[in-house]
Amino acid sequence: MKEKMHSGLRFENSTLDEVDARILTALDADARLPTAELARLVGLSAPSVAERMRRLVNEGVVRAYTVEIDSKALGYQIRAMVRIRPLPGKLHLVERLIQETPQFIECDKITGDVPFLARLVVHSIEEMDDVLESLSEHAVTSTAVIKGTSVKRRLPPL
Amino acid sequence: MKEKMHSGLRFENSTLDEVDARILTALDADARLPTAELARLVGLSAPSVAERMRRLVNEGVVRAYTVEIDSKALGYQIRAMVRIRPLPGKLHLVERLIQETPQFIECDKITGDVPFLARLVVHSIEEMDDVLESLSEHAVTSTAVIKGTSVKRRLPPL
DNA sequence: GTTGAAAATAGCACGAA
DNA sequence: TTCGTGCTATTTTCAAC
Repeated sequence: MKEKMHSGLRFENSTLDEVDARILTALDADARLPTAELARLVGLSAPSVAERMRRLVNEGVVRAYTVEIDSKALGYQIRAMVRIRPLPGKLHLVERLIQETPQFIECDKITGDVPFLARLVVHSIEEMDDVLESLSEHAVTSTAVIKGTSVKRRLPPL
Repeated sequence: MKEKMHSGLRFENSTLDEVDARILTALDADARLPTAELARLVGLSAPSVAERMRRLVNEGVVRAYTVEIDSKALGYQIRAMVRIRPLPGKLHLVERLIQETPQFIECDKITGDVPFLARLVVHSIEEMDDVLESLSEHAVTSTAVIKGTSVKRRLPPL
């Protein structure tokens, strides 16, 4: 517990300096960059960079090093955003159903009259219909097929 | 150009076997796993695994090795999904505005009466208002604040 | 934050199934 | 083709500063 409990608003302790920002930017582009190469990029020694990376993970800034998959390349021809409004009393049941349906690869709980917004990947219209059908008894859904991407996932401003 | 131009429907060439699936699953959990350790996990030699990783990248299955950032840890207290409907004739202008607003860290083009669905991160309500205000002249927006996550980003079924 | 030495790893050529 | 082995260069890690 080395948080500074000073005056007022303080929500996180991560004061990213320029070097951290450059490390994160580089890792965002290629998370498998060798630490040694990262070190050359930012002009520090490898142990320093390794230490910073550990710090960023411990602080929770870096939640994970992961892989970005192209679902189309796996045969999932269709991606869609599905808004899901459970029928009265079925909120938790529906949430469980979403979680247990692997074609939902992401689902946020949101404010407003529609509690869930989920990302769906399917091989075909038929599969999409199957998935939505499996919810139809417990929820009203509204589906928007993804036609393309305007902004590819990117880092927030650092 | 070694694509097989055979008969009909063929959208991808990636026939993932069990080993590929396990490699992807492991890399999804930690993209910085050393190839040698991955090799031990899947029971192959390191060069074989390295070769498979190259293949997965070349086939487009792996779009990138990247980093998952916790925007809250960076001080972005609020995340929201924003549905954006440009006013007549302003579709391209609005798309450009979205792209040039770094607080939009993701934006899909979708079917339906609302062309854009964007993910927004901001430090405060005031900042959120600023961003939405900057669009208000050219588009109608509808914002749902993200209260939590039901399904964390995960791999599609392999 | 740096340096330097030891251990682990990555990349490459080559041969085997 | 796909995988394994042996080699060398590079990287990682840990210590001491």
